[in-house]
Amino acid sequence: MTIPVVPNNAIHPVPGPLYARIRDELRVQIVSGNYQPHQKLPSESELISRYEVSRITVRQALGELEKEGLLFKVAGKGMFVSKPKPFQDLARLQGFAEAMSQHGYEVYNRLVGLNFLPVAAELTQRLGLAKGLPVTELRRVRHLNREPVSFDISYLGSHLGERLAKEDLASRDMFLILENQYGIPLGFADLAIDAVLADAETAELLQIAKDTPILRVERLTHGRDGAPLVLEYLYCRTDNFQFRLRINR
Amino acid sequence: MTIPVVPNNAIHPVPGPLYARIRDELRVQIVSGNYQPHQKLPSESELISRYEVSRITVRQALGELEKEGLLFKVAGKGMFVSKPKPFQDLARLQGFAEAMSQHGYEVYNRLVGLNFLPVAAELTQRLGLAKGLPVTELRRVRHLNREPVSFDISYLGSHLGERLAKEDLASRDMFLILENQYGIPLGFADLAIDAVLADAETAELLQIAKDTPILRVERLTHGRDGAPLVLEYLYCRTDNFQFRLRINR
DNA sequence: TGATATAACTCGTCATTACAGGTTATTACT
DNA sequence: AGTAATAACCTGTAATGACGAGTTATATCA
Repeated sequence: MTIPVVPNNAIHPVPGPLYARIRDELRVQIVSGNYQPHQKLPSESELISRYEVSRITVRQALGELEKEGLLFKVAGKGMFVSKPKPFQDLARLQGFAEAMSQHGYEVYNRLVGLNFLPVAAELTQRLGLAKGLPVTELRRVRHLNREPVSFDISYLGSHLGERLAKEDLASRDMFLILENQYGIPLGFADLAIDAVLADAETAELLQIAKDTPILRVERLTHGRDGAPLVLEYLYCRTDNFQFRLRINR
Repeated sequence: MTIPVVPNNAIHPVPGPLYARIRDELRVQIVSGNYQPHQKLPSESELISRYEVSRITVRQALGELEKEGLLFKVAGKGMFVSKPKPFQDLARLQGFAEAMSQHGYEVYNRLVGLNFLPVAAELTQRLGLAKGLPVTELRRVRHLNREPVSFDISYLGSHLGERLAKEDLASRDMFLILENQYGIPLGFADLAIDAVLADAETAELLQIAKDTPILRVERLTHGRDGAPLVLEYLYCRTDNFQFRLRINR
């Protein structure tokens, strides 16, 4: 365009750049299942005429979706939905909701249990609490695109647990609440990972068969001062979800 | 270029696309420390005249380096070398033997298979090899204190595989051989973790019951230049071995 | 009908041009 | 000298045009 003063989308006051709008619209179509895995996506030229933009613009949108892992291209054939397992980067200390919503997935958590344990010797010790202090137990089932992916049991000192119990844990990330709302900076987490069979309760919550192999992650998250904050056991399906991490030498 | 028949690099018969050459040259400069962290990199226009290419080409090279995390850009200011890794922590990239012998455990590996695969389309692609190049498959059972803990299937380009096949893999760590003997510095590894049931073969090798839940770790190890070196699938017992790591915010 | 050549598509790569918006150094004015 | 305008950078976004190589459907010929 040499004298385009008014872009095509002038009528719709779209906030960001064009390629971002195309990227976001396509991502919604993909993660919502509007395009099925391995289904062929509209070709570049079709998107060009559909959105009335240049090829460079659709390619930028497509490129970002490709590096997000939502689609793959085959030269000469076309582009296809790659429904790779959604994954969480274990090397980043971030909560599930925080990680997934960055990738445009729909996340919600169902609270299936909330208990105050007056006496829990081993837990108080691991959480670095004075002996005899109460511990709060949080049981949540986490959903991605309406499918359950993990059953999390979290333990924290009741001074935090009672406050958290009042929060909207269904859609908000616990770590973000701790950090931004309560002003507790996070430091590091120690993880231990193994594989177990789903027991009857877990299997039902995750909607899988009993004795399906699942990941068990023990995660002890510490504040920046090094004090333990939350001890969690995450029981994760591995058919629709993956943990990934990158480590450096 | 309207009538460019002969591209600028006609004298040097560079194999791949222009942007790949620029990307690779810049990456070497960065990882070799030629540019220090937070140091300003040459601007786009400078790279344009240095390599005599168009802006779109240098931006493609730069974009890939940015998504690799080697540099970051600031609109209006320039590009800078990023300080390496938010995940420099206890999760180090080390081989099994290297890690365990540091802790005083007795380690040995049993080679249970060694195959040269002339055709393995997906593997060559993941390993970044030219199509049609052969791949070596290494199957080992790793023991800790005379007990099997993991069954590892490793794939590497046969240029490395044929050399390694002659080495003493029973007691020496593969990554140490690569690094110290072959002079191939290691960079990082990408891991993906899930849980599966032991099949008959794996169960026998690991001396566990069939259908015991085990960890499956996919590990793609890269050299310091970012090129993939080894793709491995580690099937780990979780009753006598645990995957532990510490991550920082 | 069957094999083959061609046309029509696909994505990959690259050059050129243009403008917007941020940052910084220079210049000019008070 | 101090401040404000400006010029000279920087990256971000976008349009247009071109050619290549791979794939697929079509049309043509034997």
